Amino acid sequence: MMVESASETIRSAPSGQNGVGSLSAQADGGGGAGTAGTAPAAGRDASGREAASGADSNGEMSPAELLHFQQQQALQVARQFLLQQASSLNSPGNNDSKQSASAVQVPVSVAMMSQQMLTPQQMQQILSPPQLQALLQQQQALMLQQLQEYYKKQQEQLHLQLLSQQQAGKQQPKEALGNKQLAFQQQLLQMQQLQQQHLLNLQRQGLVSLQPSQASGPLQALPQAAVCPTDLPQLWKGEGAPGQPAEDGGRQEGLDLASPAATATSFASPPKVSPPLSHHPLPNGQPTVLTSRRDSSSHEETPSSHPLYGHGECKWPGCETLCEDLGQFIKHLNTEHALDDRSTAQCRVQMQVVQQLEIQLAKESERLQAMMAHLHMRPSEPKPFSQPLNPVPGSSSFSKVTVSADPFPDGLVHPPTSAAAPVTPLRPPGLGSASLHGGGPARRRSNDKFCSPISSELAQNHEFYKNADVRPPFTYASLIRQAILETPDRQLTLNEIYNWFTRMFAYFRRNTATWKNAVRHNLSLHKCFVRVENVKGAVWTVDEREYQKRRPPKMTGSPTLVKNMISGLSYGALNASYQAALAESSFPLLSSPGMLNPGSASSLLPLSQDDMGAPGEPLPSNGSSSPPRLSPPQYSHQIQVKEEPAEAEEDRRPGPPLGAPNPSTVGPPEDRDLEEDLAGEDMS
DNA sequence: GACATCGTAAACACGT
DNA sequence: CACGTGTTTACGATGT
Repeated sequence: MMVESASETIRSAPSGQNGVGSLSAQADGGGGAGTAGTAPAAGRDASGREAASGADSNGEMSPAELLHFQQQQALQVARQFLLQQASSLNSPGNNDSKQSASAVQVPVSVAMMSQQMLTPQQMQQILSPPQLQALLQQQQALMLQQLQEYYKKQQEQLHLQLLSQQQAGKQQPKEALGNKQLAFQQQLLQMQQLQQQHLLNLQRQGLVSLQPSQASGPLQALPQAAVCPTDLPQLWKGEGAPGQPAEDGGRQEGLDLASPAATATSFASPPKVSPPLSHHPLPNGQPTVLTSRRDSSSHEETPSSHPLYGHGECKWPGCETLCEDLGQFIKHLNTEHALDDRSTAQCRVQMQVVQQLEIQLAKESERLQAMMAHLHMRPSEPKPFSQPLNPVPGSSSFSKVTVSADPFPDGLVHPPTSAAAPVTPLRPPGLGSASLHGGGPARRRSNDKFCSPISSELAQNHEFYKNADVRPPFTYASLIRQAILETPDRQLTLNEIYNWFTRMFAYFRRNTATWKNAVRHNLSLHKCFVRVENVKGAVWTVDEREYQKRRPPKMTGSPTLVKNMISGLSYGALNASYQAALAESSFPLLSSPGMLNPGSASSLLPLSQDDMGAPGEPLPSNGSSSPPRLSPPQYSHQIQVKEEPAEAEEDRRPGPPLGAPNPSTVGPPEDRDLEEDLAGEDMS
């Protein structure tokens, strides 16, 4: 019977994770939403392109509209890019196939957000500065490219129409023809002004300017660049040609650089995207281009230099004309590389090059992420994590060997999804990347010491732990305590504790044998866990004083620990709640690391305080609700009535337990020692 | 290197 | 007998 019920509950644990289930389902749903989100985005994009082509064919879209559209489209692309980034980051090594955009799981938040309109600020929050940079540049590049394509088509079309009309115009009334030609020419002019403005804008943002050396330098360094370096010259030469046909007056006018273009205002939007970049000191973003562009050679230092001029020669792609000085170069630039079709075409090619490089960069970044994930997170073997690997009982020594060999012998294998997830998208809670899986199983304790933040940390990241197959950085003891304290009654049966573990941590959903054993072991071993016989069985409670007692020793000397803790928390978890907790909590450790010698600590802690400190966490401390009976603070103690041994006595010294089974009440204040002694004696 | 803490494995007892 | 629950011991890893 018991057995059945027990196993039932355990089995229901997974299903009992229904509660969790809903959450993990959320996550899954998130993934689904992510993929689903991709589709719509693509759809929009596609439709956008259709619209574009429609505009092309009709030639009826005004430049302003076009711009707006282009920006929208760029945003879509950005969104897609975001999704890809997220998904690729999410999926560790598995997806070499770059098609990560497909069905990988996307963090819920990202997926959800990306489904709606993302403001630059939002994107900024989601993406790291480098990513933002790349994204923005890609966006700009795309806009420019599309603009230019559009311009080109328009021009060609206009020329065609012009030609045909000139021929046909012989028979037509001169006025009509003149009007139409005028209209065409005006349109053309307008377009070219737009184009010019756009180019200037981009140049101002440093996007265009970086082109020159890109073609020759960095590109070759990239092995798999889609554009083969050797192709570039041909590209340049070849691209120059198409521009040539347009040689008539219309273009001449368009080339006029002098036109200050009142249209400038319409371009206000693109630049506004850039501001966010400025305050990112990160070396990665802009630099990906800028730094690579300049080999820190001559022109870096001289502010008077020109990005297209270096080493005494023109860096315009495919040019390499030697120029004595900057002035000569400027002259050369204005004459040879004026804003004409050829230059535009070359610019376009450069855009493509940049795009390719960016894609390449993205791929390489992805690879890097995967590598880091692999190295940091321990081997992410493609094992199906569904199967709990059961430690074969019987080969104890053997298993131990394996343990030492493999940092995480147990279930740590990650499903392709979760492994990388922690790396970036979802903040692996209190752990810096380094400390993440520091090493074997035991390492978590480092975090544990600061222990109580566990609650806030958990509160902050419980979503993460729920879904990510990451071992929580807390000791079993602290976890158990947390589980117990989270309940209104502050008591749990063993089974409920199990359930809590599985509910709260994906990691504990498998490999049950080991951690359950560990839980039992901890419950029995630590004095801070008190077993209370209940009508319906036995429940476990926490003796906060005991719990507090055992910590001090460790923490004492290591400010680094505190620092780590804080930094770790600050990562994602440091928030108001934590700070508040820190502030109000009587937690001696946190508030003043100095006063921790066990003796004083324990003595200093009257129950009330103790209680406060214990729940260094928000929830229970507010005792307002929970305490049905007795003085709020006391639970743990009173309940702890537990068994006969001397243990009981000391804790309740502050407040006598209930009338219940309290045997040897009288415990000298320092029983603590006695207890331990007793424990030792008992053992022997 | 000693010590403390922690995690893991395992043996054992007991109750259902 | 099987299983869950508890207790205890042992060992290895890690940090101080």
